[in-house]
Amino acid sequence: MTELTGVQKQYILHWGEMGTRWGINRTVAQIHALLYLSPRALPAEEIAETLSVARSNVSTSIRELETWGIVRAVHVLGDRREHYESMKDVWELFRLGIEQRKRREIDPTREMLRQCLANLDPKEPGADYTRDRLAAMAGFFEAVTELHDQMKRLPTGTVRKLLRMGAKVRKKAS
Amino acid sequence: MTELTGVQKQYILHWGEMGTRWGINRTVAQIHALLYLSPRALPAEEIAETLSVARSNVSTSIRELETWGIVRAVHVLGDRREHYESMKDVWELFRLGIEQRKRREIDPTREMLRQCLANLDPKEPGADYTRDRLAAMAGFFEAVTELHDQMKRLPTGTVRKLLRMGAKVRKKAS
DNA sequence: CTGTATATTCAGTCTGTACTGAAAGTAATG
DNA sequence: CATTACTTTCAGTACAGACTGAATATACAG
Repeated sequence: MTELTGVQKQYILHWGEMGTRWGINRTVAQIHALLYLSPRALPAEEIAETLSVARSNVSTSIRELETWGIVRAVHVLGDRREHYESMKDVWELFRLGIEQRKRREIDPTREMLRQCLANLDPKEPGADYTRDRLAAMAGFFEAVTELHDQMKRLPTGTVRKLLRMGAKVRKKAS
Repeated sequence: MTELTGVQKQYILHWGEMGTRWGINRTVAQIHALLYLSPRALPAEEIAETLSVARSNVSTSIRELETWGIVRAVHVLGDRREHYESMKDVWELFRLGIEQRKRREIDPTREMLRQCLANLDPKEPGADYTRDRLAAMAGFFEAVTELHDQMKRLPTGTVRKLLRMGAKVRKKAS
């Protein structure tokens, strides 16, 4: 096991903190940071030692990262252990992260809003007002979903290019 | 104080849960949901009763919402109490929310990445690899910042329109 | 089939954040 | 300026989720 360099520590710690703010477990985020910086796949044991967390904690965290599709197990010749590596394409990384959140947060909220609008009793006091508010919120979530669908279909790299184009257009217009 | 209707309860509870997943305090999110649905500004006392939380808890939570700029205190003639109302423009609501997160998460991360790249000792083992990874991540955050800056300058409503346009283009192209 | 290496599960514990209620603070009214 | 109405602060407590380590399961090697 290799000791972490100062820069690696800095990155991993920061990433862990950011994770917590995004509702991502600190250890999960740290493990991801470690794997992202690592040029080779690492066995769970080594991850546990490097980050000073329990082996079992690594097991659980890795599984979470695997379900998101941003970490996968690979095998090394002559080694029985699973070695884990992170996806390195940053854009794809975030695309997958966003995908997860959409499924867990946006979609259920859209559903809830639909339910609410369906359940609304027009005889209730203030039903019209409530409907307006719910409809406005629902409209937003539909738009976000639409945007997400569009981005999803663009090949990787296109978003990046569009962004650069947009930047130029903005500069000219101003 | 008016009792909540079924739909209101459903919305407020769901919003509270969503909040927690986004690192937003459940009570804060519920209060926002309540105010969003309310056609009139509500005094803290009434909020506390309606949501069954301590008056002091409402005080703290409201303050948080105020600092984000999505809730403000208004006065009602003949009433000494502060009444609170939520911003109702959903797009503006999320714009402000995103602004907060950017300031608290994106900006510090950009700074950290810059620091890391500056601190990198080329003599360290694997420094080149580390630099590549950090640079890729930094590039992403720069792009996100760029995107945010662009959106910020567009008048409200334009984003909505662009989105609809994009949807049409996608349909034609497919 | 036995022993060993590795991975996962889970009950209990720890930790940080949220929440409460009492106390202190502020401001309006008569 | 005393009283009342309202708001904020804060010390202590409650609670949810994270973490550990021991027990259990799985898989490979000889």
